[in-house]
Amino acid sequence: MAIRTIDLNIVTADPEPFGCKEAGLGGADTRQQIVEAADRLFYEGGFEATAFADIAATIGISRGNFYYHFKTKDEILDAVIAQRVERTRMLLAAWQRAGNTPLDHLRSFAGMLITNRAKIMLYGCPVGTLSAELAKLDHAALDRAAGIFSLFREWLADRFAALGRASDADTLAMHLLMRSQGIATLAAAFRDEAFIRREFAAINMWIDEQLPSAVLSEEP
Amino acid sequence: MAIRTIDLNIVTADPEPFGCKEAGLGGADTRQQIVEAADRLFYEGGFEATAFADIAATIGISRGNFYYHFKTKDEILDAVIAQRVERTRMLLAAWQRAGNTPLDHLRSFAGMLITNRAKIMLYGCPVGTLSAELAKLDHAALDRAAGIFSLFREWLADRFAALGRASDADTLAMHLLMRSQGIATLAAAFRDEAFIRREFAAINMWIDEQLPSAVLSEEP
DNA sequence: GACTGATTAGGTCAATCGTCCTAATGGCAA
DNA sequence: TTGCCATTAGGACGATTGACCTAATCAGTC
Repeated sequence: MAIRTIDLNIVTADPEPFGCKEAGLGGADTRQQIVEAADRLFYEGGFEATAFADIAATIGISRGNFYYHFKTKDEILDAVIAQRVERTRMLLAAWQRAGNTPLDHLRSFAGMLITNRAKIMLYGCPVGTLSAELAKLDHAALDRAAGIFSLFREWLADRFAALGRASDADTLAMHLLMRSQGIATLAAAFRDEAFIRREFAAINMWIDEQLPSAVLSEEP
Repeated sequence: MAIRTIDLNIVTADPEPFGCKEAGLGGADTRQQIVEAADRLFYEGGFEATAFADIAATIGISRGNFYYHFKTKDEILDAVIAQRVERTRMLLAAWQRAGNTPLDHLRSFAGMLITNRAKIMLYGCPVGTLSAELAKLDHAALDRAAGIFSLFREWLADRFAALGRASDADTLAMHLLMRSQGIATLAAAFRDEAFIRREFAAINMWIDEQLPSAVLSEEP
């Protein structure tokens, strides 16, 4: 999986969405800086393990300033998830524009494993690890975090449907998501890049096998 | 994956390994109680999120008592991992005794997904989620936690080798581990039992396909 | 019954957590 | 300049953390 931050910055809209004073660091900008830093720190260090002080030190503001922009830590988490949702939407849209066929699109998804392999080996998948942590904390935001999975799930299912596999599109989508999650987890545990590349190749082979024309033994 | 605690208690040796006073609650027993409670709480709530007070409250001892048995929290973590390692060894040995063929053994591994599905949907896989957390914390115990993965990895590779797939045994073992991890992660995120059962069936199909006799297009 | 060593309870410690308050800052409008 | 409003810095708060110390308790031995 691995929605990336850096990569997605390219996809993301201009850094000044709506009017903001002029000489940087207006309120909206600081808020965005907080979300940006929290996004990265939540990914690299975990949600609970990341303290306000860590975020403040990263962007160089005082701890007390947080309360003006966010009342609680959960509000920051919500903002981070909302940003990831938005960037995931844009990433999926970009993949869909860039590729000509559903097959291309599926390969773009798998390509994340290679593109983000360095971060994956260190921190796993941002979506998977956040969901896992929130599940253990019994946190109400788990549903929202899992919603990012759903974006991929539904988009992948659409791609499989466009490929002529409408009847089991969701099953195939979940299978692909499952593989990306398993790869990310083991890659992080073993810090094994060769494993990522090997399973990346296996995923692409599996995708090819899902082409209706390649399915020989399906309906007798 | 999911090394279970309750299930493994059956496999585990007697609760009084070496001589201990007589009327319960001698020192060694308290230590074991701490490890037992920590194992469960680390799994259900995460390592960092679990406080000494939580463990103490679970087994009904005072907080100050910890220092006699463990100097630091990391020592408790080490003891928990060591216990999981030992129980994993015994679980693998039990599987090997129970099954007649390597195929049976591989199916025992996959069966964990069904046996532990309830806990997996709530907390994911104990090994995978602990490794993910320790990776983010940059904790030195990550290697030891990943060592539990290695136990499964090497045992599975042996099974594949016994099945006549010696040349790619480790690759197959990692693929099987990868699937179990992906299934656990998504099952926890979506709380979806049907997904577990579907992918469990797919894993068993995949295992069958790895039988050399079933491989038709391998060496031309 | 006194002694001994293992075990435990209770409390203290500084550090850190998220939260919250208040005064200072700075740009803009009148 | 004056005042206004958004923004920020800095600190204080109560709670909780892991770590640590000490006195009480216990069983078994002499």
